[in-house]
Amino acid sequence: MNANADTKGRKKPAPDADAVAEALSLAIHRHRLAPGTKLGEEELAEIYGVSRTTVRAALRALSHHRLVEIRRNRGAFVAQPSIREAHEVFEARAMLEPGLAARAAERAGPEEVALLAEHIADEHAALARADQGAALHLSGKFHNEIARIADHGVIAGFVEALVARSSLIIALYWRRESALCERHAHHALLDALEGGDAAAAEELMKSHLVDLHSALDLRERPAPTRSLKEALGS
Amino acid sequence: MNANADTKGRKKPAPDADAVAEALSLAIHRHRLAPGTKLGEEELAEIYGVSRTTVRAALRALSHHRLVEIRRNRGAFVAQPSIREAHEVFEARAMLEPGLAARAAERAGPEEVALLAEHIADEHAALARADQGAALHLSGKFHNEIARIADHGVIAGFVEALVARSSLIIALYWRRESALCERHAHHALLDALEGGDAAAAEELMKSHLVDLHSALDLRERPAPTRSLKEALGS
DNA sequence: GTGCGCAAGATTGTACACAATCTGGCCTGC
DNA sequence: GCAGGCCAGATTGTGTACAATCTTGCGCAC
Repeated sequence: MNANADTKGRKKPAPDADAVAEALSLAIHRHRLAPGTKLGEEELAEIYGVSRTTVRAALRALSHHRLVEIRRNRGAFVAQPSIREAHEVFEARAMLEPGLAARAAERAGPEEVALLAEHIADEHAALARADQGAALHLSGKFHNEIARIADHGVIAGFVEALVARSSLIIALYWRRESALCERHAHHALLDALEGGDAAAAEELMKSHLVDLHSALDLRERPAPTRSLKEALGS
Repeated sequence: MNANADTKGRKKPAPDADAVAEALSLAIHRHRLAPGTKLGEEELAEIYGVSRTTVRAALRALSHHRLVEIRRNRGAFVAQPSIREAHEVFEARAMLEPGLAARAAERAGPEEVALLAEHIADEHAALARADQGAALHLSGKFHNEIARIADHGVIAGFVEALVARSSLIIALYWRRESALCERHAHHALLDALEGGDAAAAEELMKSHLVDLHSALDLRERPAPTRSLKEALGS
C-alpha cells in the first residue's frame, strides 16, 4: 500500500512538486489523461504518496504552462484548448520553429544527428506496436530536441510549451482520416540537419508544421464536451 | 500595525497569491527591486499580511516566468539574466514583435490608437518627473498593448514574458551614456498603427528593437554584483 | 596562527488542520 | 406539481507546526 513503490518494487524517493508535475505532464503528453479530466488534489496526493500541498504546487506549475486550467474553488482540469487557441499555437510554432530548424542545421554535429536518429527509431518502434500515445510523445520530443540543438534557450522554452499544448490540441482535434504522415517528414528533416542544409531544414519544418496544422479539424464547432450550457443553448 | 492598510488608510482585502505575485512583478518592472535581491518568505509574508504559503505560491509563479530564481533550500532571488540570456531575449523579441506590430496595424481601431496615445502621454509624464522606473514600466506596457491589439493571445503571452525579462536586462546592462531614444520610436509606431500601415509598423518595430538591443552593454563581463567568488576570482 | 569540524541559529520544504466555498439533494411553500 | 430555499457532503483555499537543509560562528587540533 506504499504509493512510493511501483509494480516493479522500485521505491521512488518521495517525489517533490517538480517530480509530480513532470509525471502529470508526461501523462498528458501520452494522452493518458484526456482534456477536461478533473484532477482532484486528494486523489493525486494519494497516487503519488505526497501531501496536497505538493500536489497543489505541481498543479499550479502546470497551469502556468497552460496544460491544466485551475478554476477557483472548482479544482484543476486538464486544459481544453479552444479552436482559436489551436490556431494560435500552430501559428506561433510556424513563426518560431523554421528559423530554429535552420539554426539547428548549422550547429548539428554527428552526436546530435545520432541522437535524433535514435529518436526517430524509437518513434517508429512505438508506432509499430500501435502505442500512439508514446509515438506522439516522442514526436513532440523530436521538435524539442531540434530546439535544444539550435542552442537558443529562450525560444526553445517557448517551443517546448507550444509542443506540450499541441499534444492537447491533437487529442481534441486530430482528424482520424488523416494518416500520421510524420514519418518521412521527420526523416527528411534529419537528412537536412545531417547535411547542414539550413535552407532545406527551414523549408521542411515550415511545410511539416503546415501539414500538422491542416491535419486538424478546426472548423467552428464547440469542443466535444465543453459546456452543456453552450452545447444545448442553440 | 495592520499590513493590509497602506499609508492612505485604504484596506486591501487580503491579497491572494496572484495579487502578491502582481505586486512583486510591478516592483521588479519599476526597478524597485534590483536583480539579485533576496526575497525572504517570512519577510514578504509580513509585508503583504499573508502567510508564507501564499508568498511561496507567488514566488513559484514568478519563477515560472523567470522573473525570480528559486534555489532549493536557499530561497528566492530576483533573477539576474546572463548576457547570453539577454541576447536571446532580444533575439526572440525581434522574431515575434515586428510581425505582431504589422498585425496590430491592420486591426487597430480609433479606440486602440487613443489608448496607445494616452499611454505615450503617461510615459512622457513619467519621464518629465524623472521617474525612470515608472517610465520603463509604461514603456514595456506599450509593447504589451500592441501585442494585445494584434489579437494573438499565445504570442502576446510570450511577448509579455519577454518584456518582463527585458526589464531585468535593462536594469543590469543598460548603458548610461545612451539616451532614452524611445520617445520618437513609440510615437512613430503609433503613427504607423493609426494609418494602418502594416509594413511601416513592422519595420519601425524591427529597428526599435535593434536600437534597444544595441543600447545594452552586453560585452562578456560578469554582471555587476553577481557572485563575489567570481567577481574576485580573477 | 591556520584550517578543519561541529553545533546553534535561521530559512526553506513538507505535512496537517481549520475555514471558506461550491455541489447536489431534500424539504417546504405556493 | 413545481419552484425556490436550505442543509449536508465534498473539495478547495489558507494558516500554522514540524522536519530537513543550509549558513555561520566558535572551538579544538595541528
